This record gives sequence, structure tokens and C-alpha cells, in this order.
Amino acid sequence: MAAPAVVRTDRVRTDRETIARSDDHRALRIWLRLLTCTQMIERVVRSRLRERFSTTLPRFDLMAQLERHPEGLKMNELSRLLMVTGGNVTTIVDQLEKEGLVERLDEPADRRAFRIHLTRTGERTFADMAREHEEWVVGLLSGLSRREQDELLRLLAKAKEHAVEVAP
Amino acid sequence: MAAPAVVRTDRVRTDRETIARSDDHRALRIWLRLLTCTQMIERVVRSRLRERFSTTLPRFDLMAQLERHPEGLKMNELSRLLMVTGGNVTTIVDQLEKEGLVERLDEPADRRAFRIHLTRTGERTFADMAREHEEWVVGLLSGLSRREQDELLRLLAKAKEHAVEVAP
DNA sequence: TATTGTTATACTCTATAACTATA
DNA sequence: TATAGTTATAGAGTATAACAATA
Repeated sequence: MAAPAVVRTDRVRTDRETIARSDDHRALRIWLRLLTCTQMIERVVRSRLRERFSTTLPRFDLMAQLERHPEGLKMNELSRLLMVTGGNVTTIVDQLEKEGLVERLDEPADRRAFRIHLTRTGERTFADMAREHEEWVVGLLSGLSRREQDELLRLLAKAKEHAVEVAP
Repeated sequence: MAAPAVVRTDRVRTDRETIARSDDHRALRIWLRLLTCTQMIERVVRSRLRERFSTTLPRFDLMAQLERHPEGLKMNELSRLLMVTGGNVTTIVDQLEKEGLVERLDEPADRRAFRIHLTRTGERTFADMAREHEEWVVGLLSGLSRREQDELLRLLAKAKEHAVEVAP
């Protein structure tokens, strides 16, 4: 990979340490950009979930997990999937149960545990939210071509796999 | 790009609607993976900043902006860069000023405004934090090759540029 | 003794809106 | 009238730790 002629003047000023430093900073720049992208999307999604459905992102995420697991999920499974501690899951499930969107069913095999399900109402409500939510996200990410989106998805998956080993 | 023979049996079951649906879901999957990656890194960085330096991510981010702008930044510039509203910037700057890490200097051109700077102590403190912080991030992202990191950086930049137009 | 889940608490972060001082 | 910044408030989100019930 020869450097283009136009940057040759720069290379004179680019000693080994500078190269090493800029190499180190690459990870930092990725992290900062990752944070910015996430925050931008998150802010849009949070505010629209509030305006349109009077709900929050953690509540939406919890319902999304339940929708993906029709057999139901235990509290500690939700805790792990949502990456939050148990007390917070209790709070959110309490709210959603009060509104009739989810229900705690007894787990026959373990009398300490529950299986959390979407109710029929919860399924319908979530379907409405998910449809709009997806439109917002498609709009926000439509700056990338399909191929670029696939590549981004692959790179994020790989980054995630490694990070989860470093910080389990 | 011909599909490999091994997936040919799958293609029989892949009608147009399935393709269209999975295409729609691509943006959603990116968003969810983006959120997971960010949360994983964020959790590590937050907890280590707290353990090692008794500080928080927003405080670190604010100091990082000041370090990048030695000429100082006005409150509303910090607000825009950090993507938070003004009242919150005041709170964080108050804390950091009380600890002697930043200072408000009068802006001669506009007596309503300040320029916020890192103090000498703030510079040293930030340098220590930044060095460790970068090690954490390099470790977390070391699952990607240099070329993959460059590609990720590029894709995130492109996504960000478009998203900022959709949701300014 | 370990695990599942709940309760109670405290703190950080954030947005909103009313306010002042200056432009 | 508009802008820079502050103050006050309320709510979301989170972690922690002590606790009860069951394994």
C-alpha cells in the first residue's frame, strides 16, 4: 500500500512515535464516535417513544426481549439480557404488569422464580411500537448502503464478541 | 456474487417478502448491536473511572473537550459538543471548578460569557485519566484488526453525518 | 450455603422552564 | 428582542445492599 504522493510531505513529519500514537488513538476515536452515534439515535428514539407511546427505552427493550422469547423469561434472564441489575428489572416489570402489558407466571420447576410473558394486549401494543420504532431507525441509518450496513453489522458483532470476553 | 452451494436449499425458502422483511430489519439489528457495544464499553469505562479516579463519564467527556480546545470553550459550546442542555453543563463545571480542575475566565468580548479552561492541575489529572482510559478502550476494541477499525471508523462517520441531518 | 427475586436508598444524568444580566 | 448562563425541579436510570423465600 504505497502512500499517495500528496501526503508525502506529511510523512516527513511522521516519525515512529507519531505513527504509534495515532495508531493507539484509533480505538479511542472509534469509541467516541460509537458513543456519539448511539446517543444521537438514542435521543431520537427516547423522545419519540415518550411522545408517541408514553413509554421509555428500557421498557421498550424489555418488551422486545419478551417478544423474542414467547416461552417467557425469568427475571434474572431479563437482567442479563438487558445488562442491568435485578432491582431495576423488578421495577420495570411492576410498571408493565400494572398496565396489563406483561404478566408473571409461576415457574413450576422452581417456586422462587417466575416466567415473564407479554399479555395479548402487550403483544399488540409492542407490535405497534415496534413498527414505528423500526421506521425511525431505518431513516436514521439510511445514509449507509445495504452493503455498508452489512459490513457495519459484521464489525459490530466482531467487536462485541471480543469485548464480552474482556469485560464479561 | 453467486451464493455458495451450501445455502442453495435455504434460497428455496427465501421468497421476496422474506428478503424484504430481513432487509428492513437490518437497520434495527444495527441499532440494537450499536446499543449493546456502546453499553458494554460504557459500563467498563464508567466503573473504572469511578474506581480509579472517582469521576464520571460526563465529567471526563467535558475535560476531554477542554483538552482538545486549549483556547477554552464557552458554556454553550460545551453544551453543543456534549449534546446536553445548558443547565447540566453548569452543574458539571461547578463541580470541576470546586475541585480546581477547570476555571471560568471572563470573555472580554462578551461580558455575559465565560471561557472554560483546564487548570494546570486539570491538565495533569486529565492526562493521567486519558492514558488509562485509552488502554481500556484499546483492549476492548482489540478484537478488530487495524483495517477493520479503520473501516468501522469510516462507517460510523458516515452514519453520523446522515443521522445528524435527519435529527439535528 | 447459594440462588431468585424484592425492597429501600442514594446518586448521576437529563430535560424543562423560569430567571438574571448583557447584547 | 435575543442570547449567555444559572437556578430549581422532577423524573429516568442505575447500582448497591439488606432482606425473604426457596433450592
